[in-house]
Amino acid sequence: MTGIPPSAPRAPRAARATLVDVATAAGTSASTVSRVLHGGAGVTDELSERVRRAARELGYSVNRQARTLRRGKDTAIGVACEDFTIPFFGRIVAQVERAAHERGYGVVITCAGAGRSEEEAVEPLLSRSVAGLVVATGTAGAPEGYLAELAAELPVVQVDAPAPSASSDTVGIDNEAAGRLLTEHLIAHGHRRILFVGSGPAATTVEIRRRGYEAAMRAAGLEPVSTMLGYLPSETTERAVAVLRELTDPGAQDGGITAVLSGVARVTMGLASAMAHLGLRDLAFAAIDDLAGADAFSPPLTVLEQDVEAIGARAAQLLFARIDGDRTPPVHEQVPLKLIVRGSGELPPRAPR
Amino acid sequence: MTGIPPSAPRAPRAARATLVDVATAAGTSASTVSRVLHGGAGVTDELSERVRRAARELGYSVNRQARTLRRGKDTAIGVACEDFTIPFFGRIVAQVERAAHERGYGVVITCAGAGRSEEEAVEPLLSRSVAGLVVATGTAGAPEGYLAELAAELPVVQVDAPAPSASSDTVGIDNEAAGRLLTEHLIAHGHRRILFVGSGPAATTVEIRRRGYEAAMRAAGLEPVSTMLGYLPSETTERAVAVLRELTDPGAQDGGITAVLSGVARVTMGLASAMAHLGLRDLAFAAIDDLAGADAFSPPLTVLEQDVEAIGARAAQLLFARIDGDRTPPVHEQVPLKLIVRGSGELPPRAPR
DNA sequence: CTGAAAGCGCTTACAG
DNA sequence: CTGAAAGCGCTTACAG
Repeated sequence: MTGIPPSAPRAPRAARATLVDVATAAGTSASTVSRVLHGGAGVTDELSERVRRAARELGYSVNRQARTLRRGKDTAIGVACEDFTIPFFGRIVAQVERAAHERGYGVVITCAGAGRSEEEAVEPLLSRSVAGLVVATGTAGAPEGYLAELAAELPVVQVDAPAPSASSDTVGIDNEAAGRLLTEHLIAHGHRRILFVGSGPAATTVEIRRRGYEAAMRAAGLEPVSTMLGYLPSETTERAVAVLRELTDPGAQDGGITAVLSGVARVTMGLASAMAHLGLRDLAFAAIDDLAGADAFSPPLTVLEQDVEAIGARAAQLLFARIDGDRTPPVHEQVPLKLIVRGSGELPPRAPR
Repeated sequence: MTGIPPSAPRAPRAARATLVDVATAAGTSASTVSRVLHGGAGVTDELSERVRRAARELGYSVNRQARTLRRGKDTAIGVACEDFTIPFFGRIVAQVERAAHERGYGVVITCAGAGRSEEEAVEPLLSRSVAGLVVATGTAGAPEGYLAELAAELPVVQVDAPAPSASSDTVGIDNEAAGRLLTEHLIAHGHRRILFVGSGPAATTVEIRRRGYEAAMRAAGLEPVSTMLGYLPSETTERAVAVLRELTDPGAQDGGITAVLSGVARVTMGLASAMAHLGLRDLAFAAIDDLAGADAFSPPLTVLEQDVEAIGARAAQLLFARIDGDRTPPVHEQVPLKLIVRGSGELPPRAPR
């Protein structure tokens, strides 16, 4: 037994080959190597070949820091998300990462939720000179906010933004329509007392969905009733239980609801747990945003699904177009919504109260 | 109406202040500014204050590329995950990001699944000189593999690794015990025909859980039966329906199973959907890994939960210890498991067949 | 306590 | 077609 473990972690790192190493090995200059490795315009085939071989043999790959320092712009983009534990954001990240990888770009992430300000979240990305930013914070997009200022300086694409921005591209769904359509669906199936559930006032996107719900309710001559469960997953279920216990009681103020409309995936889960806990098997349940496993819920969950992959892919596409120099005015795109009616067909029809 | 939109995206970026700008403004040299901004050992209070004020006024923040180029090591770490759309990985990422942010480190991500080789996934991180790597690929850790080689060069912590590594720290659960414990739980409740469901042979971690299942079955004199549903979410449910339809048929070969044990979250969802679809309400259902919303499933899901947040936080902690110079031999930590029996109490007891 | 100078690895005009 | 040289912004011995 020796005092030195066979392979202790973090042995001195084998030095990476540099451009000069390659140049020396190929018997030429760094300038030429650099040219060859960038499309090689105007270099002899023979020399070019020698350089390539040397690079291969030395396992050369560019040092991005040096390149970025010289060029002023990193081949990396930043992604700011509200919360990576929510699948919506993971799906966005996955798509953006794929697009970036295809183009040889790195992806630096930062979390913009958890009481961190947008500025605090984004600074680390800026100090790395990222070439652009995908922002998916759910609360962003205040016209006068930090992001607008930032977007004047480098390409920014907002995902799930509450409103079209004057300074950056946005991709998302029509949140107002989402709230309206799902509400109309429930009304068409005979529901008259429908509860809208959101997370909190800071979730601007969800609040817009609520406006759609309220418009649809009023258009049908019905009284909107809504509640908010907050942002903390740990508290959501508990609060949902209390709310549902009260509002499903026919005797209570605003009571006797027959359908629940969840405005965002984050609260859908808590509602589902609460309904299972309370055994509310014939309360109709509909939600904006799909949820993995929702078809196994009891009661089954009807959803207005957004194509998150399409949103993520499109956001990346727009960002890279801007990075490549596109300076046309900002675009604001909405992806289509898809109503998925789950369970044994339709929501259980209920007599109007 | 003018031809130029009021705020076209990507206006020429306002130049960031440099160290020299700060030095000039403060009437001193770059060396001094650098010293002040790094703890300021041995600089006059007065000069130090002047520098700080200048830095503040110019909105100075360090250019990481330049720093990294000079120092040779980035203040960033890399995270390689199998699939960001799976909440497990999102939760790991969130914890690692938090720890990194606290230390002023950036987080560069890369996806190692989707047919991308580990090498291809990790190269972009290496070319950015990351200071260390958290690897959570579920299939990693082959002793002779690329990762082992990599770990000899820079700190690597493996999450959810199938086996202790000689060259890097690992954090995860005891997969063999997980399979065994949950199986014993089902056996204790009277089940004798229990099906284990995995994803595929490449998911080494899941295969180890299966070994635990088989050991427990054999120890009880029972015959193990297992199946694999593959890696594609789109196909999982369909395959689960076919498998369950056959194996719950008392007449079939290996048929008449009374309990299903899911080896990994990725297939749990498909199984839940299939069971809902087939109306298999009294099939007992247990899974390794918890799943959001699982308490709303029908039938409810008993799970052996791993503390993913603890795993992520610990992985980050170990990584930064290595980055800070810790060269003690690799550690292999296991976080505790927690059995959560869901539903109206226990799994439905069944008569042995 | 402070500053001038070198150099990290690369790209890019500029000469030749 | 090729190379020498400058310089991106920073840190760090090295002088003073």
